[in-house]
Amino acid sequence: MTPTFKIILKSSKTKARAGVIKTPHGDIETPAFIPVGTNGTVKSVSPRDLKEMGAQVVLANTYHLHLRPGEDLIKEFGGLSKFMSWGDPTMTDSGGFQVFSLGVGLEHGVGKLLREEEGEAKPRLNKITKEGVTFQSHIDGSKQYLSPEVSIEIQEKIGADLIVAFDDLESPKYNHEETKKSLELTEDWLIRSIKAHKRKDQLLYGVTHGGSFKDLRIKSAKFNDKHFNAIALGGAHKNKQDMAKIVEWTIANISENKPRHMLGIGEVDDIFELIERGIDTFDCVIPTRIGRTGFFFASPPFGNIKNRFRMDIAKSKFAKDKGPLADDCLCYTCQNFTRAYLYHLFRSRELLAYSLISTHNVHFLVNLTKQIREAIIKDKFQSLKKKWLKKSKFDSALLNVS
RNA sequence: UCCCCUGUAGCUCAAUGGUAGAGCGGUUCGCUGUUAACGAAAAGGUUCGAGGUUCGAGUCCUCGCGGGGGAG
Repeated sequence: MTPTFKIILKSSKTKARAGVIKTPHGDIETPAFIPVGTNGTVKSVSPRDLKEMGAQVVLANTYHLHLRPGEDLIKEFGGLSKFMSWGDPTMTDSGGFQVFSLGVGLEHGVGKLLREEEGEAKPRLNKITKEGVTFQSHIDGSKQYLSPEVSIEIQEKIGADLIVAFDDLESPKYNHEETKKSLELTEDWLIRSIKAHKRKDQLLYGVTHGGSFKDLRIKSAKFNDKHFNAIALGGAHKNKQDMAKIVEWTIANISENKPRHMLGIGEVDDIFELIERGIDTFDCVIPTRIGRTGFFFASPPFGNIKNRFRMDIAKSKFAKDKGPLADDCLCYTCQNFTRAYLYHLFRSRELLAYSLISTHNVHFLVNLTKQIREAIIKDKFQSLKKKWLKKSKFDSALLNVS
């Protein structure tokens, strides 16, 4: 079957909508948060736990799986979903992000979102030509090659339900001219991706670019809408305000009936702000990455805009805390473990710490988007958003010490 | 009782007689299509004590004190 997207209900006062993406491996109810499992695993979270928390789809990475274990092996095992014993829908990113993160990202010492402090500039691990990208493998240094044709061929063998066209990601430090040049390369690669794509049981997402420049963003949106049935919003931006505007410019120039995926975004406020502007799905490494570095998500009133809904389990104030990570959380971690125990595990660098905290964090975002979906259906999106994003009197966690 | 070794950051240890450092820990900060069980910063010292030699002592000498080992 060819994957389809259907809007179930639209919010009356915003661009938010509830929908469903039907795929050969099952349905995805949107809005949805898609956990990232780069190497065919959501780091330290088992598929069993993912199912239990209600995750519907996992996003893996073409570049990483190509390097190891190789797409042919995955195909031999029946495709990614089966190989990783997940069974449900999967998505693959094209490797386009690695064109950036192993290229100009290293060179500029930046991420796709400009930060206050730039990182150290390092030599790039790849080289871009109009034809494609030559990589030096970050695993063994071997020479690798990725192009629209190669990326699509790999993604067809990996066999995810949702796949992404190969793109060139601009640096957030690029000026208009440099961004325009990158966008032109992306557009060429998008067309080549479409031509290379043969499997009709996979939904191919285009990717919009154009940095923070309105004219380029609109141009890219129109281009993608003309050529694709599903649209991913990609590229770089300077800050959250920028990102919100970019989404507005883009959404205003693409068809309503196409699913819109926000690539690599997923902080709590972003999810509210962008669903409000018409985004359907998100993928983001945030819950697992910050989980492994000791941060757990907290809901209001303890989690708020100011602390970005995250707290550090490694703080000594949690050493004797008898409460769960989050009081109202139904995840396996919160139902069974205290902050004091997780504090101990994390300080001891015990592997279970990473797993339990990541499980909580992924559950948190999956559940948040699910709540938002229900609110949209009841036409109560705005009140839910207000409840979460209002400024709270609580700046730090209330402790559960007794 | 004698002999040998030893004493430097919270811990384990560096430092030709020439500006006292590292790792770990603790503290703080960061992480948005994963090069990431990661990265960054700041803090932390009467070098066991008292004398002495020297332009200059963590380092050499003397005497204490603490720790380890050996002999009797």
